[in-house]
Amino acid sequence: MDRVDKILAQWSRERPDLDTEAMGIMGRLKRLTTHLAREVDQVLQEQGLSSSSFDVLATLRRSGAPYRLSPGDLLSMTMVSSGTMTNRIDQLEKAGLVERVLNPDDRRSVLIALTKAGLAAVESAVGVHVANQQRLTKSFSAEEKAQLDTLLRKFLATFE
Amino acid sequence: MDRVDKILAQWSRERPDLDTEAMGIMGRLKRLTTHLAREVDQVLQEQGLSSSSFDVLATLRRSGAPYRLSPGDLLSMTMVSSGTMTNRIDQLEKAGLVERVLNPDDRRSVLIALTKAGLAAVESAVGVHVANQQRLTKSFSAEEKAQLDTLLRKFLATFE
DNA sequence: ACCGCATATCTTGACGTCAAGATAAATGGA
DNA sequence: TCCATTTATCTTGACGTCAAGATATGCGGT
Repeated sequence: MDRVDKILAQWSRERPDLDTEAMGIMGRLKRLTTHLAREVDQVLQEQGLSSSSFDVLATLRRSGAPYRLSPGDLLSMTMVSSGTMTNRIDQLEKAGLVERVLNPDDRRSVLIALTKAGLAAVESAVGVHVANQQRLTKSFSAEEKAQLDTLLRKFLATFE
Repeated sequence: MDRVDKILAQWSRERPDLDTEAMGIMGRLKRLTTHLAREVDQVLQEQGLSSSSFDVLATLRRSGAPYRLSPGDLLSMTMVSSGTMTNRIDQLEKAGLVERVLNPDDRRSVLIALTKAGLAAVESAVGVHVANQQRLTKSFSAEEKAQLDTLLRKFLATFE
């Protein structure tokens, strides 16, 4: 009888006509990801980064040397609007973690490049972040993790 | 090979020392819930409600007649800060869907009551919303839904 | 009866996000 | 070559959220 069960029980009493199976899954997903986001944010904040900033730095880092992508590339990898990406880059540039360099091939575009400080920040943060992710999923056995991943992959495939 | 697999492949190439199992689960969860939130928001918006507003109206509705709860009660059921709840109530009051009535038992407190229009709005929206949730999970068999729910319940229990 | 602490709600200021539109450069067909 | 269209990025204004603190009432021990 967790919090979501209590919500479903209320609905059953008030609106017995409603099928609550999907509600339960969606409700648990929502509450769960709210908790997870808070845990992740806290650890990244201890590294001096917001999760938004980390998201961009990590995308640049994993793209490989020379750690440069256009805003459009970043956009296509991160599920945010163009205005949000501009804002994220502005913040990171102000913090000295990335710089905008001219794109010689296309003057409409720029390249966002990790600075030395940006590379150092993300290299330091990513290890801590991954360890934190492992901590957050450690209540599952290897088999359960595989099962969950399979189900999430199938669910996600509905949308991507 | 979905989007998350591509991200994990990049990390494997750049940082083969990192174990990406937890990253995969967390990444899929995050992308999935972003998609789900957008789908849910869109349907509720067609009902004239934001998901924040619906959240409050639904909490009042499922609490049963006379559909009245204090802001503190609402707070304890909805994972938002007190300032956010005040703001949500303000919006709903402006829209005529709830009203603040004095709490005769405690003058520090007020009761948030569904108005006639608020009750009508949530009764209309909840059916459409639940149908939408069912649509969003319809790619799963009954067994898969049960399996997913079990795993999510266990995961959520880590935090609540 | 009083006073200090607890409780309940609201206020303030800062962020991150989005949708819609603005700006500027590239492209391709006539 | 030229211009209409497309592409790439940035700007603007509005929201929803939070943390921290303000305000007001209740409550319990002396």
